[in-house]
Amino acid sequence: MITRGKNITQPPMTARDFKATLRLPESAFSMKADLAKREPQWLDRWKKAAIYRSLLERPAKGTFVFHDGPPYANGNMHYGHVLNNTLKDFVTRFRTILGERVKFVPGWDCHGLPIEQNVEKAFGPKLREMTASQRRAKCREEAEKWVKVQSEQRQRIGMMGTWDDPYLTMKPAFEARILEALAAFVDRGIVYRGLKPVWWSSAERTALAESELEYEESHKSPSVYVRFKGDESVKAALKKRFPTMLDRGDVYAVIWTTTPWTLPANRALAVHPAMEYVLLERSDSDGKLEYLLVAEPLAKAVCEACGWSKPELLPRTMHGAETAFVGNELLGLKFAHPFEDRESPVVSALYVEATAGTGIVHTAPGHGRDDYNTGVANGLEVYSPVDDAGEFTEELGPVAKSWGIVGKHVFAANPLIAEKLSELGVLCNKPGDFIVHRYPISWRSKKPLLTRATVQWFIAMDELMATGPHAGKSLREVALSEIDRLAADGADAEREGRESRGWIPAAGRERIHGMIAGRPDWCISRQRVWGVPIPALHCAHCGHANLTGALVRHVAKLFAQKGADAWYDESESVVPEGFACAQCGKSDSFTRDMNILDVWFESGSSYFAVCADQPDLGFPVDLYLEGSDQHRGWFHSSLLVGCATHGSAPYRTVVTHGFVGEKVEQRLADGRVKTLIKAMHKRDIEEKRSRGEDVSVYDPLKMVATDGAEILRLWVATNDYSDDVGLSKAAFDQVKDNYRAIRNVSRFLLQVLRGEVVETVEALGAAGVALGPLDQWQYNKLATLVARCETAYRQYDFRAVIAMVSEFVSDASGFYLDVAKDWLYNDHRSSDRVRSTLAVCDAMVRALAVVLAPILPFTAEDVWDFVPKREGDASSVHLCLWPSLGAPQDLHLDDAVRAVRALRERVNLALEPLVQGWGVEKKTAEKEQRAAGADEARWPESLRIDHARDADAVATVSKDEATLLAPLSGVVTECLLLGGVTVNVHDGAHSVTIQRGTKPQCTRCRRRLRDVDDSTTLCRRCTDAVARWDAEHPSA
RNA sequence: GGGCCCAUAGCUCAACGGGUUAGAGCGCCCGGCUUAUAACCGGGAGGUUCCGGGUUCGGGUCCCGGUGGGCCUACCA
Repeated sequence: MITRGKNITQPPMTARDFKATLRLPESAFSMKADLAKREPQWLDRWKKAAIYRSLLERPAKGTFVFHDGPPYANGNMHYGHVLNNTLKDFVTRFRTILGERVKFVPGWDCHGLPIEQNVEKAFGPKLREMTASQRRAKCREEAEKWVKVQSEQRQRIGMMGTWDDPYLTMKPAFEARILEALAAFVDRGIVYRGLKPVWWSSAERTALAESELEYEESHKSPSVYVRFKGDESVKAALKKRFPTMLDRGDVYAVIWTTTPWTLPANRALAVHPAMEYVLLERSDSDGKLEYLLVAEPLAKAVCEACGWSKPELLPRTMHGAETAFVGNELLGLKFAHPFEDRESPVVSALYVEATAGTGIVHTAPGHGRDDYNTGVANGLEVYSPVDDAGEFTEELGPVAKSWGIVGKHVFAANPLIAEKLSELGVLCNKPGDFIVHRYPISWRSKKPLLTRATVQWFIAMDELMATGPHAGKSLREVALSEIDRLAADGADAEREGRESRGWIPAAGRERIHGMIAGRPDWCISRQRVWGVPIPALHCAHCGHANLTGALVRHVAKLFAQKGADAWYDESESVVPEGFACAQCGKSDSFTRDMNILDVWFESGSSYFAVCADQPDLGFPVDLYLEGSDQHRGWFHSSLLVGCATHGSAPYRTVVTHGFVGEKVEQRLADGRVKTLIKAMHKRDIEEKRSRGEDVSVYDPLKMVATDGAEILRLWVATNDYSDDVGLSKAAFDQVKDNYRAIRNVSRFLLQVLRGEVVETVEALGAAGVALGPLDQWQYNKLATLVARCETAYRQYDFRAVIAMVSEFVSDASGFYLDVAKDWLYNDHRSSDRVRSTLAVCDAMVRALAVVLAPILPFTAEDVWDFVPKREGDASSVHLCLWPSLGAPQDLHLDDAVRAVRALRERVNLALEPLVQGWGVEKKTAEKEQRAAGADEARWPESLRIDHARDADAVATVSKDEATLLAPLSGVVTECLLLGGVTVNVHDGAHSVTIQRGTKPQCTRCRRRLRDVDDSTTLCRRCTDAVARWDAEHPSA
C-alpha cells in the first residue's frame, strides 16, 4: 500500500491495528432524512398508535384551550395556510409536551358566497330551476369536497388534532349554536332592520358582494353640472357680507354628477369644511347677474365645462368684506332642489375633494355609501325610489313623476332627466356631455351596477343593551373595554417575562381597537341561500318582521335536529306554537325571511359552538392564532359575539402573523440591490389556482412532496412571523442547511451512545461518580437551553427556540464534543470520564428531541427511535414531557471554560500560519499575490504543521487567567486539541509559541505524548485501555 | 384617501428601559483532518443599521419628514 501525503504517520508493519479497540461513533440513524418518503410513514404510525387520543386521556397538568380559526373550505392549501397551520401546531404540541391537555378541534368555514359562486359556475342557468334546498345540497357537496382535501393536506404537514371529528359551520349542531348566539343579540335588543345602500345588479335583481364586482375601464357616463338656487337662508347669511350685491342677482350652488338619475333622491349638498369656496359673478343671456358658488381650486375647470366664457371671480374684497368662504361657513345653508319642492341643506363631508367636480357634492343617501354615511350623520332621509329591476317607483316626487319616468330603468331615464334639467334652466352644461371612467359592472351579466338602499338586518353598535351582563352599555363600549383588558393583561405578562398573553404582537391592540371604534353598525343579512337563515317571520297582515329571542331559539332547536335546510323545507314547524305577530297580534299567516346571516357571524360564533360548555375545552379560550387580516375578520366578529353572549372577549390571547410573499429584488437609484417582499394577493392566488396554474414556483404541496413538511415547518420557525414572511430559493436552501446541522449533531450524539443504555447524570451521582468539569459545564448549558426554550415557546417565539438550538448545537459540535472525542474514542468504556460524558450526551440528545418535537415532530421522532431506551421511556417522543434537568447551576465553570477557549483561540490563531503556510494577518496585497500564483510558502517547510495534534504550544498566561483555568487544569491539552501544552504563568502580555511536536505519537489515540511505549507504540492510557479490551474480548 | 405595521451582513435573525469596536447561525473564500466522512475542525472576508432632519455628552434604538413594502379599509361624486 502506497500512501501519499505529507504527514500521515504510517504505523510500522508489525504494529497491531488498534481500530477495533476504539469506541468509534456508530448508529443506524441515517444522515439522510428522506423526509418526503418517511413522513407519511410516521403519520401512519402515530395514527395506528393513537398517540393523540392517548394524550387526551392521560392525566394532565391542566387544560389549554386552543381554538382553530376555520379556513374557508375552498381550494387547495397555500403558503398562508402552511404558515398559520404550522404555527398552530407548534403551540398545540408544545403545550401537550408541557403536560397540559390540548384538544385541538380543527374546523372549516363552509357557508358563504365563494362556494355558492363555484356552484353557480359549475351549474350555470340550471341552478335557477333548482329549489333553495337543492342548491344548498350542491353547495354542501362542494364544501365537503374541499374539507376532505384540506383535511388531508393539513394532516400531511403534521398537524395534530381531532381530525375524525372536526367542526364544520354547516353541521346542524353548529347551525343551531349560531342561532343561539343570534338570540343573545336579539335579547339584548340591538338587532334591527334598516336601510343600507348596496351594489345592486338590476339585470340579476340581486345585491352583489364586493367579490362579485368587476370594473369596466372605459365606461361612458353622462356628466351634468346642476345648479341649486339658494333660498332666504343663503341670502340672509350672505347679506351680512355683501349688503348690496345680493339685490342684483341670485346665488346658486353648482354640483356635478355622473348619475343624473339619483337627482330625484338628492337630500343634501356636501362641502369639505376646510375647502375654500368662492362666488363667481356671471351675467346670463338676458344680462341678469347671478352668483355661482364653487370650490376655489375648481372654479376654472367648472367654467370650462359649462362654457362660461366670461365669469368673474368676485374680487378678494368687496365693500370691505372677504369674498372667499371656508366650507365650514356654509354649513346649514339651504338650497332649493333643482326641480322638486324641497330643500337641500349644506352638510360637511371630509371625502369631498378638489380634484374633480365642483367641490360641492350632490348627496343622495339612498344611492351611495358615502352619501349614506353623510345622511346618517346628518339625519337625512335614506330615500331610494328605485325597485329591484332598477326602475323608478311611485315614490318619486311629483315633478319627476310628471316626466313619465316611473317604471323606466334608471340608466334609460338619464338622457331624459338631463333634457328636463336643461329645460328648467338648472343644467349648467349641455345635456349630451359625458365622461369616460372606471365603473363597476356585474361579473355575470356585465351590466353596469347601481347603488340602491335596501332593507337589511343590523346589529347596533351604539344602542344600549337591554339585558345581559353589560345591560345599559353599548356593544361598542363593551368590546373596546375588553380589548383594553386584554392589552393590560398582556402588559402585565410582559413585565413578568414568563408567558405572553393578550395581543401578540402588542400592535394588534391598536388595530382592532381602531376598527371597533370606527366601524358602522354590523349588517348581518345577506341575500343568498348558502348559509344560516335569519329566522324572522313576516306577518302577512301588517308586514311586521318578527324576530324575538324565543322565536330564534325555537328555530335553533329545529336546526339542531334537521339542519338549516328546515327553514326552506318546513314552512309550518318554523312557527312556534301559539306565535302571534308582535305588532298586530294576528297569528295565522307568516312568511319566512329569506336573508341568511353574514358568514362572519357564523365563524364569530365558533367558540360558542365548539368550545364553550364542552369537556376539555371551555370559555374563554386560551388562544386564537391567525393572520393579521383577522383583526377585521374573525377576531373582530368573535369579540362582538363574545361580548353579546358572555359579556367578554372569547379569548385570552390573540397571536397574529403576517403574510407570505414572494421575494423580489429591486435595484435602487444608488445601485444597491434591495430585497423586497411582494405579497401575493389572495384574489390573485384564487384566480390563478382556478385556472389551474401554480401560484408560485414554491408550491407548498410540491415542497412537501419533494423536501418534506419538516423543511416547511423549520422555514416557518426561523422566520419572524409577526412580519411578512419571505419566500425564496435562498431562504429555503438555508433552511435545509439549518436542518442538516441540527440533524447531524443529533446523529453524532446517537453515534456516541452507540445504542447503549447509559447511566443518567443522577445515577452517576448516586454511584459516586462526579461529572467531569467540562461535562458539568455542558450539562449546565443544556439546562439553560431547555429553560430558555420553554420561555421562548411560552412567548410564542419559535424563532428564538431554533436560534438557541442552532447555536447550542453548533457550539457543542465545535467545542465540547470535539474535545470529548479524545476520551470517548480512546478511554476504556468504564472510565469515569467516558461514563460522565455519555451521561451528558444522553441527556443532550433526549432533551433536544423533546425540545424540537413541537417544531420538528418527524425528525424528533426519528431521533427518539434511536435513543437507547430505559424502562419507563415513552414509545413516542410526542408522549414525552418537557425535560427536567434541574435548575442551571453556577459552578464558576463558565469562567474557566471562557478562559480555556480564549487560550484555544490564541493557539489556533498562532497555529494558523503554520498550517496554512502564510501569515494569517495577510491583507489584500497578499491575497492578490496568492491569486497571481506567487509563492505561498512564506514559512519554511520544516515549520509546516498539518494538524494541531502534531504541534506543541508554549503559552504564557497571567496569574488571574491561571486561577480561572484551574478547574480545567486536567483537560487543557484536550481542550486545545494539541499534542502538548506548556502553560507558563507570568504577569504581563500573554503569548503563544507553536512548535512541532517532538514527542512520539501513540498509534492508537494519535496524540504525541511522553509516555508512549516504543515497543507497543501505545501511550499509557491506550495501553491500559487495550489491555482491558483484550481481557473482555478473549476471542479477538 | 384613511388606519395599523415593517425596513440591521448574501440568507434568516440578535442587540433588556438610548451607552465599549453592531452580534449569532447558515452561506461564501482559504486551509486542515480522514477516528462524525454526502460529515467534522481551524482561519478569513462581508454592515451607509432604507434616506434626510431633530433631541442628546452619546441614536440601530427616541421624535419628525421622506422612500419602499405589507395588511385592513374607503372612494372615484
